[in-house]
Amino acid sequence: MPTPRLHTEHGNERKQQLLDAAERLFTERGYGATRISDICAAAGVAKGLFYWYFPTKESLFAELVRTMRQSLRRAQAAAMTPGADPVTRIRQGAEASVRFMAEHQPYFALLDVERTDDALDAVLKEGSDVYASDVQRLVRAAQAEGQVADGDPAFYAVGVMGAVSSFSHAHRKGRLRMPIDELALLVGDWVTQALTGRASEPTTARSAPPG
Amino acid sequence: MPTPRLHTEHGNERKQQLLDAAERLFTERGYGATRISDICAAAGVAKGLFYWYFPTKESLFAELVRTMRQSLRRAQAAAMTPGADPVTRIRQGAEASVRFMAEHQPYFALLDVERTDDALDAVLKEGSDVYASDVQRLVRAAQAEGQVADGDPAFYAVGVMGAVSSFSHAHRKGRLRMPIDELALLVGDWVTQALTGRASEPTTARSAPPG
Amino acid sequence: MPTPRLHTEHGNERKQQLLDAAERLFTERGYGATRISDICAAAGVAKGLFYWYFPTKESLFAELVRTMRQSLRRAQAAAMTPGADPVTRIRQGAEASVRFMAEHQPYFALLDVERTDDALDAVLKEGSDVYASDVQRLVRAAQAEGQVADGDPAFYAVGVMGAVSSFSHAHRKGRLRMPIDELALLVGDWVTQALTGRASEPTTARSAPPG
Amino acid sequence: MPTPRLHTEHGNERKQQLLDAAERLFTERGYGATRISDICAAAGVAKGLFYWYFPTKESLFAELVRTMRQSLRRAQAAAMTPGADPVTRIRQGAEASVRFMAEHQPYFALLDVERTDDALDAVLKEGSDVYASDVQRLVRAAQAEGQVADGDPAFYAVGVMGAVSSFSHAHRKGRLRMPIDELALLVGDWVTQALTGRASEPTTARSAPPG
DNA sequence: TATGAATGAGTCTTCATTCAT
DNA sequence: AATGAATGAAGACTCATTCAT
Repeated sequence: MPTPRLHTEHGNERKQQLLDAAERLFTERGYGATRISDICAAAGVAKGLFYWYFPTKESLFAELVRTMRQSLRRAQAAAMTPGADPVTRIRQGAEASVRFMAEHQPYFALLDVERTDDALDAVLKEGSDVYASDVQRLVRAAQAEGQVADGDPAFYAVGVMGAVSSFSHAHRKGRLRMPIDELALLVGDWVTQALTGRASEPTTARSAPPG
Repeated sequence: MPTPRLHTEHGNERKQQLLDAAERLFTERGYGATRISDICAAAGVAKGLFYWYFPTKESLFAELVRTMRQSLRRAQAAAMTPGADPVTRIRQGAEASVRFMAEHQPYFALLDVERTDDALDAVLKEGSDVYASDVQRLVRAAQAEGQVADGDPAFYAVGVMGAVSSFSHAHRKGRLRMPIDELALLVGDWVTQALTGRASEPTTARSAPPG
Repeated sequence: MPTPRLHTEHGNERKQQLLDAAERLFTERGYGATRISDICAAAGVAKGLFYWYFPTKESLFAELVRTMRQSLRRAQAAAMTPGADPVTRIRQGAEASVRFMAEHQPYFALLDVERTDDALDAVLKEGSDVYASDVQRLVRAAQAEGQVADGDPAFYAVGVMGAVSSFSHAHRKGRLRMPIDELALLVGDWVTQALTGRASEPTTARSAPPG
Repeated sequence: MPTPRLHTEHGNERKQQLLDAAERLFTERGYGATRISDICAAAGVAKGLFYWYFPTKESLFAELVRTMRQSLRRAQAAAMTPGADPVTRIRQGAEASVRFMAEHQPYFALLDVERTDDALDAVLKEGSDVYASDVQRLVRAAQAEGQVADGDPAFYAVGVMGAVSSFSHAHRKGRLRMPIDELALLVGDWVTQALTGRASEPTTARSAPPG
């Protein structure tokens, strides 16, 4: 009963304040180490108010994840040239993902939650499935054109998504010191080559031509 | 300071019982969700005994991770043919890693711990660095022979390790339904192709020739 | 950090309930033997609420000690006639202390805490120093007037305070069966005589004249 | 059943080792803060052996207290000149007590245990009663001779014992910086004067004659 | 809407004591 | 006598969640 969740202008602002505060704290200290009271303090509201906007801590997390994922998908979609061939589009999506993740590091903090918490894991999985099926569709198209070897498209999807996420993660943790644009191109290369066995033209101009 | 110091054989057995129980529970429910009392109950000992063998929950975790990592490294080392060319060796290591991870799923549970705690994070990082430098060395050798394009070896190392871990993770989570041997080969292909742009001969005989 | 900060009047009442309950229990069973849960039960609140008002058990103790000490000092100050000669004032202070302690037996329970913990010890010492310097000042004045023999004023201060506390303690423990008013006068005599070698006029009328 | 407490030579040595270790640790950290395992470690024996010699931690404490008290009584007895007048003998006993306590500081650590623990308090009280009755007897004799004013002898006994213990305690805690011999004389003065209202000849030669 | 207060199950950890050998 | 291992009852403290106002 405690959460009628009204939607006046002001109400939405308040909710957003909580989301923002949570995003920042999750990024800084992780989900588990962030207390609801911390979030409220950071948002400048009383602890009790939290439950007016969110039924549980987990639900705020889920909302945060969903929001970011939508942005990510938009970024991916915007990067993929409509008519282009499938592999190029996969590459474009991967590059855009890397860039997005570098700019929205919070996204990672979210992904870093303990993956063994079933409920949280479900929230996380929920979205990657969407992207996964995108990639799978493109892989299938590429296979039809002979660009990618036969094999379970799911396998290739995992490879692409895993690469994006591994490289981004390493970059975030400081294990990969290079400009994000360079990283994006290299990841594009890596993915393309892994998929097709051939180097491909990068999506955007390389600062220094490979020549 | 409970003065652990194992004295008898029996003491070591007990310690192992606790480690085993913990490994199982960490795998099933995750590190955070596993209580010390659960571990003791599973091992069939009183709660207080835990502290005879380990000063903290964290220390048991660290010991578990180190042990598994040693096994993983042994598996990798055993798989890499001494005289073989660098890329082949990388591939061999990757395949062995995939196999190892499939057999020792608990390893993942450990890696899935939320990286919030600095101490745990250090334990976790500690080992991946070892493997990373291995791979980097091999990449450098491969670059010297012209098999791998120039570029930061760290980048390639991240790519290899990320692939191993992404594919293994997906397999564990049931998103990749195929025999582990097939998966290992495919990962080998993926990595090789990503590194060199060329398909390579698999390490072990393929069950069904790609024909 | 549970963010105590009392806001409402009601909050202060609750805090006082906890202080009262703790005072009683500390008196009855001692600091070490009193559990936080006991205090909460006695105050009729849930265990968790304790930490809303006090960060630790120790901090409640410190607050209790400081409060009582302020009362004691007030009692002492009120008893000392402003213009009177130093020895008389010391005597007056001692008598007032004895009376205060008899009425506020809890004060003893607090002082009986084992002086092991540095933090607690500091809290305890903190206040006796104030009174000690009071007495020392008066002793110095008395020495200037030739009423008290020369010698380290600190010595006399210890003597006075020790007497007050020893007699009070014995009274509390039932080893001294007499009305508190009589005890106060006797302690006044004892202290005066020890300081000056002469009997003095008591501060207040003696019930039965010594005649 | 676990404590037949045999008494071979060796057995007694072992027991003494434990007592010595405990005495030292109680002095350093207090009773409550000393663990049985600490005592055993300090004595160089296994924890289990403790219970061969003592049924409980408390019983060791009691034994320690009793032993020290016997020494104290011996020191007091030795200091009191057999034929001397009562007040002199009280003074002699007080001086000897102060000296003893300075040399055997552990005694204090024992007295510092939380006085609200009934069992420990009983152990402590047990002995002071003996001394108290000694002093009371002497006070009565002094009253008979007109040296001490009429009044409850118990009151005076408390005064004497309290003085000894307060001054000794202050000295131990560093609040009274003076040679122990000087302190003993001053305490003798203090007590004598408090009892009789007259200064008395000190028991031992004063370094600097009072002039 | 908003707040401060209240709840209580859950967690790690300590330590005197006991036991098997 | 002696040891190392084992026990388990406590106890302090955390924190998501609920409630009265």
